Amino acid sequence: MQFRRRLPSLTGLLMLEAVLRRKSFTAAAGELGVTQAAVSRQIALLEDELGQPMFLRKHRAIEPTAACLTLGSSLSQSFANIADTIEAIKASSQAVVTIGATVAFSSFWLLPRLADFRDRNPGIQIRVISQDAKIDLDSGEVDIGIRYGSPPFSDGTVIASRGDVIMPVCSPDYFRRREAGPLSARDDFIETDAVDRSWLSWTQWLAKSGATFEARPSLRFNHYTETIFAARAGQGVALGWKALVQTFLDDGTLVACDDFQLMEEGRYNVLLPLKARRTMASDLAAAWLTAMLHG
Amino acid sequence: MQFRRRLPSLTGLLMLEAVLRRKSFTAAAGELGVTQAAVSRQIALLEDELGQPMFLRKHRAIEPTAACLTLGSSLSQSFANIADTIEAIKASSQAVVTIGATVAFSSFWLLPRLADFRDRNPGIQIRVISQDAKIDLDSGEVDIGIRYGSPPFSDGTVIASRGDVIMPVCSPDYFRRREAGPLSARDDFIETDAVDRSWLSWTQWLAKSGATFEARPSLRFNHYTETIFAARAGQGVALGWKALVQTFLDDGTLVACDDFQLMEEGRYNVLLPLKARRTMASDLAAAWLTAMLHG
DNA sequence: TCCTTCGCATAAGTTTTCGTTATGTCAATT
DNA sequence: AATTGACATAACGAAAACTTATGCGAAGGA
Repeated sequence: MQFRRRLPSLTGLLMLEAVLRRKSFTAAAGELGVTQAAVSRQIALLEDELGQPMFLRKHRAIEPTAACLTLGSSLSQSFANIADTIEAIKASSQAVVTIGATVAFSSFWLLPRLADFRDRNPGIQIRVISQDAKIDLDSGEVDIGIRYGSPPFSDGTVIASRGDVIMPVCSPDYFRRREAGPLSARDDFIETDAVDRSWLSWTQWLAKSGATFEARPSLRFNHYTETIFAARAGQGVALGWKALVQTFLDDGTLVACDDFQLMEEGRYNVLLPLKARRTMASDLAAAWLTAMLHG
Repeated sequence: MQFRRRLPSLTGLLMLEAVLRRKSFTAAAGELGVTQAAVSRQIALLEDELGQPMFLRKHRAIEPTAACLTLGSSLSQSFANIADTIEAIKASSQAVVTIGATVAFSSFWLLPRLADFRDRNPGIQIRVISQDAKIDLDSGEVDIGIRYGSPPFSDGTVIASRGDVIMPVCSPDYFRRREAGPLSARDDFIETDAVDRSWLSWTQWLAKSGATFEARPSLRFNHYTETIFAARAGQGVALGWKALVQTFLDDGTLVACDDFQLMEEGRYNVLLPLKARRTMASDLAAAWLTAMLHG
């Protein structure tokens, strides 16, 4: 490393590359928008630093030495590499990446983490499409989709995926009020009835957990977000999907009120549309989602 | 291409790379041998050009954005690539490459072409070891060997190879003096008697060419070089190995005095010792030899 | 709480690098 | 012999880079 010590004037190298390409100091000067004298001087300086000529001066022409040709190919490769990256970054500075996810996932997982993404990726705008109906990846409307289910999917490539577990949650307040011990018929159950996704029902949960009583949900909501808000407000026990309620467990507005955790077979999947146009912005967003989901 | 338009300040990029590596403006400044203010300024300028911050300013620390990390990896790769090439070139500027070849090949083929190599590769010194005894590639004394024979060889890798043809040659002066038509017993034959290599004898040649007379060489030499000098001096007809006498055919000091050309099965081979240490200088020399031999 | 310290930011001024203008050289061409 | 085209060189001027000096804000210690 320590490139400054190991590298001669980068301006000189830039000029050498142009000279090599145009096979003439004068032509290169034109391309670079400087005078022929400037090029001549930079090349001379470079030859000085390298301890050997880079071009043989023929009559009205120059001929690059073999070492110069080697250097030239290294330079054009490297500069092209850098220039491409720079361009991608510049483009990303006004890029918008659209992510599609369900309302619950957006609200409970994605949006709370977006601040982190914006910090790490200033310049990239994120647009979130939250809808519970299955997102159409083929329409080109979203760059990245997040879908709950079991991969694979026919309309996109899964680039990241994680499973989830379900556990009963309630507010700390409610937890103190209820009688200690396992769930019982005396608890207030909050149920989610949604058409779009198989949110586990309390009946299913209790059966799998080996409970012997029947649940009589006292509150029912069409949307999982409302279920969770009700639980946080101390209105009873809800089925908490761990990935979704983790932020509330962390900040203490929800607590687990039973030790049993049921593993669900579905997974949260990050999907790229099959014919997605890849940009640096979408790559960065996809990489970030992957890291966050796995982390 | 047109890199100047596509690239921001290269100094800035160089600094960004150092900052990423040292994770601090101050540390990078130290490494670069400039003040912290200089680094701060260059990074700010760069962020301006790119239209987005590259680092988040945390308390007593900085955090690179995702785009910055991408750029950084591109930069360190590219700069390392360039720096390596530069170093190789600097090293080659006082490099000596030793080429081993027979006396005849050195004298008639290699040395006349060396000027071209030196033109194209100023800074690289060529040392030629001319000896008719088989050159020992294992000793490490030569970097590149040129050997006549049929590949493969056990002590080196053949990187280039060409066959040769044999034809009778004489000076233009002698050609005018002799009677026109095919070779005859009246011609003065110049013969090479060497222990080291099977230079074709006139007897063999005449047999293969279908001649009905016997050759009585009037001059005999131990070295092919002398044979050719004698022929150029008009002292008779010699067997010309085309690759070796080509320069004399070109400059007119020798002419073919028979249409028949005999293809020999041996070849001139450019050999790299099996355990050669490769340097840019030896690579360039090998590439040049290959090109010259094939061209 | 207040002070110190550590890193980065900013402004003004200086140095270095880069580039320009003007002119020169050289050899092929006319 | 004069012209032309391509690179070289020198002196000067402009732009970029760097320095010095100072500011700012937050963490950590007295």
